[in-house]
Amino acid sequence: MDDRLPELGDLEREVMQLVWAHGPVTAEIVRERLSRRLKESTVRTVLRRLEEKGYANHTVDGRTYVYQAAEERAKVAAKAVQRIVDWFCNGSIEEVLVGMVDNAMLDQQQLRTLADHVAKAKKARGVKKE
Amino acid sequence: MDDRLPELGDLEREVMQLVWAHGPVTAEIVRERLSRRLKESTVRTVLRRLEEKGYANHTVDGRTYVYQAAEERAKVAAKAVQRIVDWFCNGSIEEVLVGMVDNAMLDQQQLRTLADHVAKAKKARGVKKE
DNA sequence: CCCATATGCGACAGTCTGTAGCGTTACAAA
DNA sequence: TTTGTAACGCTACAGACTGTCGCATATGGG
Repeated sequence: MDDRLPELGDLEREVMQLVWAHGPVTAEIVRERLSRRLKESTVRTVLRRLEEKGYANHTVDGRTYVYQAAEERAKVAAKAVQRIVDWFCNGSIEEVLVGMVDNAMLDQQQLRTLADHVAKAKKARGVKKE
Repeated sequence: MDDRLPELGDLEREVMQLVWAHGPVTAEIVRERLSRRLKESTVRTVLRRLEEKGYANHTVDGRTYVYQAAEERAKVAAKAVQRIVDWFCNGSIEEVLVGMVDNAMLDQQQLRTLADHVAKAKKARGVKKE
């Protein structure tokens, strides 16, 4: 259940962004959309590694591999954040949040939205816990 | 203003934890508290790199270097989170938070504390932000 | 049956990290 | 002042991880 996904390099991350953004894609599609102009084999290697690392899956369509994200972007991001929190703050989310607030990383709007979600989650938890 | 601190390896992170936890420390002190038993020169190298990377500072006491964190732990954590958010969510904090909530990464207590801080920050912002 | 094409594998250089040996320098005592 | 000791930085080196490919191979369509 733990599945701590390995970290990604810059290119790998860019590719994952594309996969998340454009849904199921082929190596060729990714290659086209990529900022840097790379050889197809390079793109395929990255895609394969992404799969090895557990970030993506592939299905076969004819003789073409179609890749898609194995986990939602938000979920992966959340885990990454969780890891940060564990590393730096002994799991104390508040500490991180305070830090972000102190650094003015959240604007009024974001704070509002955040408060919203928290309230909703709190209610969901409180009322009926799975 | 950007100062994106480089990422840290496992040992580097452990050392920084000690620096944050035990305030100003010498290489020797760090060495003692460390989980692994390492040579002093190893510890010194790590400390030096930490300083090069901008995570720590040192002052000289006699002929001994005393290291201390260059930035608060919460601040560094916050930046790390910010980076994650930028990478995976186009800067949308909410998306990450939603992800964490969906994954039940926050318990009731944490949600409460979080809500508290958010409320406080919102007020501080709204009224008058210096 | 043969060709074009998509695939995986193996490789290689560059960088980062963990780990440490060593020569140098600076107090402090003799 | 000379010398021993302790703290320092420098350089090194092997082991990952990443970015980038070339190449041999397999497979579907004509």
